[in-house]
Amino acid sequence: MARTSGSRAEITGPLVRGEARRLFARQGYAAVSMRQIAAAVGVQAGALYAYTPDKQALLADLLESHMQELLAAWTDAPEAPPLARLERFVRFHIDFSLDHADAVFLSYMELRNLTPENFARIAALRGRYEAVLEQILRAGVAEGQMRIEDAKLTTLALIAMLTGVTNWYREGGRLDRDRIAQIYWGLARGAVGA
Amino acid sequence: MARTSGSRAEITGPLVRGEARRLFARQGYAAVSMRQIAAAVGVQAGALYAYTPDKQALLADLLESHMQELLAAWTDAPEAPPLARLERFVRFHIDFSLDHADAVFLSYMELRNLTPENFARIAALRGRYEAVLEQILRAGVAEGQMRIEDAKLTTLALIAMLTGVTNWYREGGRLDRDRIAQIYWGLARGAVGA
DNA sequence: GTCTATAATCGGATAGAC
DNA sequence: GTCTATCCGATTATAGAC
Repeated sequence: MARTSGSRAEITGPLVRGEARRLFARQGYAAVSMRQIAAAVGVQAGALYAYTPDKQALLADLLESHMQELLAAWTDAPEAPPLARLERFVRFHIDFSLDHADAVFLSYMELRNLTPENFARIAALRGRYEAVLEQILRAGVAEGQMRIEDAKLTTLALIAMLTGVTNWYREGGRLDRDRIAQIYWGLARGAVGA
Repeated sequence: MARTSGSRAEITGPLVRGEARRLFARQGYAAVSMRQIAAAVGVQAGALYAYTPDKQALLADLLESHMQELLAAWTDAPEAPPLARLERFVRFHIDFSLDHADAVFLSYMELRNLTPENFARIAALRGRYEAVLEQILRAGVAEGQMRIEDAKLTTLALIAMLTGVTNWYREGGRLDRDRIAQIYWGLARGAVGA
């Protein structure tokens, strides 16, 4: 941890982002000081400014790269039956959310701390992700496998429901991930009338 | 707004709580200064300390009284059929959440900024509210009106889904409240296998 | 109950040496 | 790339007058 001097950009860069993500998620963006991040990384506060122009850009980078990673990680199978696609989406969303719990939490909590420009960019990425699910639901209705009153609302409702696992899931709890995903898939299937 | 002096405790007290709730919800607890709250109320910063021992107690009071109000507002009808009780709960939760959007947002976002003692008290209140829904679900299963794999998980999933409306609902939007509640009731009914 | 003034600390960000 | 030192403004909370 403690260290005197020397250049190690390759490891410090990712470390800064990782510690910032962890601290922002646990205490909130505004409550975390640059000095605190620096201490967690093992450098002095001034050194952080070699990696980010300011604190705001650090937050925006974390949120944007999270959304980009989320979109990149999802691979659809448009030819598959809509119900199978929905099941894959449910499992994917739960797994990804639990694997990136800090970033997910940040993405919900700290949007309000972004400048309008940064907010708009990240909200657009979120919209693209929501469109993924909405498209699946519309295909399910079109093919008669789902009964849905409003595809847009159902999209938002399902994503909120699935993301909610990050609020209570703990490693080694009563239910393992597969079982949780199975239960949530049952809820989602019922909600879309299948 | 601007004012020089004089005692007006009866109106200042609620005003402090109201402005603090609004500002905390919009910018986050840590990002809001006591000076900012004071300015919104129309007093100087020092005057706030006649109403709260410190900033932390102000937050804890807001969250606790919100949970107390939520619990007090719900009136069950234990003799009614479980499905009817669930529908009432869905509508109640959406209405109450939209009527107290700032407090709901706060209750989700700022738990991490509470001291452990304050956190424990408020988490217990939340648990009592969750138990309300869980009991309805168990009654529904017992009476054969619902098919549920795990009542506890389904409780958390439904509450997360319903509370999610606060993230996107805007007065005067595409759908009015009744229509939204109707759609969510359809989703919830399907999720519990009814 | 509210004001003004202030104590004591901490915040983000920068400059210049190495 | 990192450190030390520092600028300067903002922060919470308190003291004492009214």
